Order: sequence, then structure tokens, then C-alpha cells
Amino acid sequence: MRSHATILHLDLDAFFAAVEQRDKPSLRGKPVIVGGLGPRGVVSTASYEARKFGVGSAMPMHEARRRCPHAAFLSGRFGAYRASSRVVMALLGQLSPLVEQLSVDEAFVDLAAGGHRLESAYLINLGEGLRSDVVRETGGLTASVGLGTSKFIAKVGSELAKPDGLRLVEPGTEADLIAPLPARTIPGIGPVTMERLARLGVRTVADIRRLEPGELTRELGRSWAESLAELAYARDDRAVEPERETKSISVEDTFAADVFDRRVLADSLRRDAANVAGRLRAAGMFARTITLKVKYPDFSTHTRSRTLAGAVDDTETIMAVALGLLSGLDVTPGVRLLGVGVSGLASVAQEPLFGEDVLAVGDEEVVEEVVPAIAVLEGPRWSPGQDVVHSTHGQGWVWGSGLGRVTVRFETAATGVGPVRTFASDDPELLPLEQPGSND
DNA sequence: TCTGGGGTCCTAGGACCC
DNA sequence: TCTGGGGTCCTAGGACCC
Repeated sequence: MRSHATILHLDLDAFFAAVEQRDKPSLRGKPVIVGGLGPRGVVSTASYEARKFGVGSAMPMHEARRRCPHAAFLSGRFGAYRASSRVVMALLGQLSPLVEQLSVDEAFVDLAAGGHRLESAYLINLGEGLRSDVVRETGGLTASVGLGTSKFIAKVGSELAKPDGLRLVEPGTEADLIAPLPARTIPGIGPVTMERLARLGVRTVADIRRLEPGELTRELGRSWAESLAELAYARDDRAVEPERETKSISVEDTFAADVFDRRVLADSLRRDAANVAGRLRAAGMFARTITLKVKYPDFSTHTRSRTLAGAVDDTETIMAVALGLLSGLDVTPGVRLLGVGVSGLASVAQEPLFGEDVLAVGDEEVVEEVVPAIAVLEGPRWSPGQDVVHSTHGQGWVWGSGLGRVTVRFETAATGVGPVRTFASDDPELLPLEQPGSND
């Protein structure tokens, strides 16, 4: 454990929803829900106004609609989120060379490695400076900041500070601070582990400390039991690790309705394989292992994988292997989700040894039929929240669409609340706007 | 028309090698 | 004439994180 609170954790508040409210003035102060809008979608992010109605991340969208029917439901603009994320990460990079980005909206910074003074008063000042830089540089997004002697405690700090706050956990006070918090606060304790712990009478972090070491080991296995016992006393010396290399690349699709037709599955797989191969090539990487993932209507998930003699990056090989793996799976129960992933990544192609073949016999001869049901899989041309531009009305966003019409509100972050107009959905004057940072 | 998508890490068994 | 021990690779499943 470090002796000063030099680990900083930053978390952007209700990030996706906040970007939408920044760029769509008519939504400021209102409930905004970003997520999958299809019949099987879930919530990615809810604005704080929507959270008051009990809407939260990972909630099924139909449930969110029931709880907060008057919210704005948007499908998300990931290019815009990435652009703001980059601005924030660049600010963190100015504080220290040791920045570990956990996700698009969250990161750790090792301030000791940045050559800063270590007294708490100085660090609080630095954290507040960072928070105001974030607001200014992103055009109004807020971040919560935690400062502590470890990753775990810095993250607890930002959680307690949320939203739009800062919390420094003074060295020496960590164990007392976390004692009364739910055991779920500890990183690595999810729903399943929490259920197991609950059977041992555990609710809070302090309850974990009271368990016999043997009890914990029996329930969770030795290595996890040991690190959990340490974390329960806030002992955590994990380093901030920048630049972790990518280990796998994958795509998956949940179908709007369960699919029984192998031709539809094969068509989806072809698009997925092309997507994965394209991302591999964009990253200059090659992969040896290809994995197919299937989720059945009962939610059971199965994977089938094959490791090739050489590393590849071409669509054809990945597609052929994935189709071959699919042919070995039963689809008569119907398929809810289908996905393809690659792993065993290398930065050079690995030619198979002489006499070896990358593919085994039989892989090439898979279904070759064109798909009739493609229309079912195609999304609407206009998605709620999407940026558009009209040749006479200027820039705006899709408010809703259907029945051959699309409704647009013409406003941007800079305009204030703008007017709403409706067009034919194939109006040639209306075009999707290229999103900043969407093509990386 | 309950329950996403993109990842990471861990475990466990079997094959295979020395 | 009955059976080791370690290490690595591969496959499959599952928990967890945001």
C-alpha cells in the first residue's frame, strides 16, 4: 500500500447521456436514455433525470420505457463519445506518463509517476483543476474524481463523489471507510460471488473480514479467497498499467427474433467475419484462433473454436472456419445470438510449415445459398439521436422516424433549443452527418 | 414480446512432450 | 505387468467489468 493518495480515478458522469444533452439543447435537464432500441435492447446509460425513475445501466429497454415513458430514447453516437473520451484522456496524459484507460469513460492515473508533490492538499487542488479542465475542454461534461493510496480506494472515492464531485481518501482511513459498504463494492465480486457470500451471511465488506479463511476458500477457491481477504482490508498494490495489448477481437449480434434458418445464420456470420477481419487488418494484426459463439433461446451459451497452423487476417479464411464451426452446432432450438471472435493475436502472419495447410479438408465446403430474410435484419435507415444535415435547415438530429417519415430537431451544442420539422424519409435534402471519430 | 456488446481473466480437463 | 511429474497448448465454460 502506498503512503500517499497518489492514485487518481476519473469517471465521466452519465457519459453517453451527458454527451447527448450537451449536443442536444432541448434534452438538457430532461431524462435521456441511451441504449439498444430494438425489442431486445438494454440501457447503456441513463441521465440522472432518468435515474430518478429507477432506470439504470443494463436494464432491459422495455422496462426502462415502462418506468420512464417520457424520456428521450437514443441509440447512441459512438464517434461523438470517442471524440470526447480522447479529449479527456489527453488531459490525463498531461498529468502523468502512467495512465490506464479502463473504458471509454474511465481511467486511473499514477500521480507519483508524474513527479507531483504528494500532500493531500496539493492533490485535491490538482484533482479539482482536472475536473474544471474536463468541463472546459469537453464543452460541459462533468467528471468525478477519486484520490487514494490504491486503485481500489481511488475508485471507491470517485464512486462516493459522484456526480460532479471529488473525494480524497486520507491514507490510513481506507479500512474504516470501506467496512460498512456492500461487499459488492470490492472489484471482482459480481452477482454470483455475492450470492455465495450471502449464503455465508455476508452483506458488507466488514462481514468478509469475520469469515474463517477456510470458509472463504471452500466457497471461492484458494487464489480468489486470498486476494479477497486482502481487499477487504483495503490492501491493494496493483500497479497502474498503461497500454495493455489487445488479446481478442469479436463481434456478436442478438437477433430481433430467434433464428432457425441456417442460411440467415450463415449470412450474419459472413458479415461478422468480414467485420472482424477488417478490424484485424486495421490493427495490423493476425490471429490463429477463431471462435464461434451461439446463444440459444434459453440463454445457454456455447463456443466452438479452432486454432490454425498459421496466423491469418483475411476475411475468407475466418469466414470459412466460422462457417465450419457453425455446421457442427445444433440450431433446431433456434439461435438468439451469434458471434465470431479471434484471439491468439500476433503482429506478423505466421506461415504454416511446409506441407501443412491452414485449413483442414472440409472447411471450404459449407452452405452457399443467398439469404432471403435479409430485410428482417436491416435496421431502420434513421435512428433516434443520429446527427443529420439538411441542405436548407442545417444541422440537427433524428427525433423519430417511421411510416415513411422522419422528424428532425434542428439544433446543436452551440444553437440553443431548435425547431422540429418532418420530412419524407427518403428526402434527398436530408443526409446523415459523418460523426467525428467514428472511423477508427 | 424479459435479459447488449466488447472485452479480460480464471479454471479445468485432455493431449502431448520430456 | 500397471504407471510419475511437470510444463505447455488447446478447448470450453463462466464470472466479471464497463
